[in-house]
Amino acid sequence: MENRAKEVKEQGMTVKKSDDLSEWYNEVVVKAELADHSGAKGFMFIRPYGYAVWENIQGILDSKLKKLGHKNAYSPALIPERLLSKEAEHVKGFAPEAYVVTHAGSEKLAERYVLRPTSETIIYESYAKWIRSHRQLPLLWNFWNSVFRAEIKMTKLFLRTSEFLWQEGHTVHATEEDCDREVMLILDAYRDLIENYLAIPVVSGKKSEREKFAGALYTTTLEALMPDGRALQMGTSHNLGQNFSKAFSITFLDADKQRKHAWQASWGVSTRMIGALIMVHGDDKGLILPPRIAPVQIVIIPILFEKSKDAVLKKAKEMKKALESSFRVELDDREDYTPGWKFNEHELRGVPLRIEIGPKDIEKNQAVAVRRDTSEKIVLRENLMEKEIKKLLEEIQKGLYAKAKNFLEQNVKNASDLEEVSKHIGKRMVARVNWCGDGKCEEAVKEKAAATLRVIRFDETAGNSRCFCCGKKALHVAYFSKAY
RNA sequence: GGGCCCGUAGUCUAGUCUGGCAGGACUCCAGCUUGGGGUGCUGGCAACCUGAGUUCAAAUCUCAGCGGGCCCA
Repeated sequence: MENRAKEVKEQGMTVKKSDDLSEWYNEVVVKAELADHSGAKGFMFIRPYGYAVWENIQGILDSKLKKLGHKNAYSPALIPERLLSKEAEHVKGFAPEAYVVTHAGSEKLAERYVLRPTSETIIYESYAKWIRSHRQLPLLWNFWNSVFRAEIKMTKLFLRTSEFLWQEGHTVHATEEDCDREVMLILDAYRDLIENYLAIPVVSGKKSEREKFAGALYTTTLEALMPDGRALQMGTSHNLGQNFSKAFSITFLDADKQRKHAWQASWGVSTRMIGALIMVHGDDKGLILPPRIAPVQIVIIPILFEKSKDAVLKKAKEMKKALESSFRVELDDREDYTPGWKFNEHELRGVPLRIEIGPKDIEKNQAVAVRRDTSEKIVLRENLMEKEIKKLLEEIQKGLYAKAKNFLEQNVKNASDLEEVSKHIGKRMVARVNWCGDGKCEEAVKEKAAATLRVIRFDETAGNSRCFCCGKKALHVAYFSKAY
């Protein structure tokens, strides 16, 4: 008996989240059928269930961006190498991990191409051709595509693969102020997506000079905290200043008849967010998906007995029909699996709410709902079902966010000197410091604690304090941690 | 960039040290049975990562490659 239980268990989750986060993560991604490794080394196959999560994220962000006036377009996957090299910092940042295309069939190409690691250069080459007048600005375009960054040694599904899906926005503005405004508008849209839909709290602010996007004036970021105390960058929004418009000659005639270099912003979020989603919310039973982005919000499981089978199935189908206009519902009426088996499977897949319907429930005009996040059982009265489910899903959504927010707050600790920073990092926490802004102090943390500056807050001030490292006047509040 | 571990059916694994018919469990398929937390029975399909070397004989030893995982920078 004991043996059997053990064998059976091995089909589901075998690693506890708290025992080995990394192994647990691999197991969830593969067993929940989100994604898998493919025949191409370092490249992942996103399976339908994982892709459905991405489609939901896409849908939410896409409509948000369109409401803010953005349009979607598509640019080529191959970039002539000479274009990539046009902006000096940019090429330094991306060339080392670029795939290079040298042949067409067996013909050697006259010019080498790189598979886009990001599309600034190829897009701006065309922008330079099209942009003539201030009347065309701001130009607000967004691109849904995939990018390639060679990851040979360490790959991790969703978090670090040689190709990933994302959107990259590339906007052009007449003035610095308008460009700044766009950067912040997007950062705020990202925050809404991540906090209110993915239920992941973030710390937002600026990147330091050494951590900013290659070629940008400054980079803003949203950082989330993973259960192992490492930060994960959820999205970035860059003010590129006039660096690229000068390199690519993007100019326009302004109302004052002066020819000017344009100001540019670029910004992106990727399938990495799915990796964060898994780590932040999941538990020992597997994935937990926030209702707002779950491909299946409710799974109905009929409890079938020989005598009552037909009646129960009929009821379950009616229920599905009644609910599917308001929710994403799945009826699991497979007869070759027991209810218990199905419970485990849908828990592993992170379905937020399960509804069980059996003969006893039919007699009482009710159904039993079970929350994925708390395992709490709730009896649903038939006549109020839709209303109660709506309430439950909202509670789950809020509960997941609150739990993650609490974890974040518990794991950010103030540090007043380098020693203390190192101590916090060693305990898998984020160190919050007052900082003078000098890269040398940032470097000191890297050497002593192997942690990097994740974010400089713009809504917290250092007041009259001293830098944690050099003791000079502090200008910023900065967060240090290890990172994904 | 440096180091470590691992590749046996769809999955997990025994066998590797000490070379000699590759065994089990789950999945899957056919059928019966069962069903409120991973049902039981019967039968069936199915594997040594690739290549070279050593050997009468290689999953096992050696080398190279490919793939996966982990740690450190």
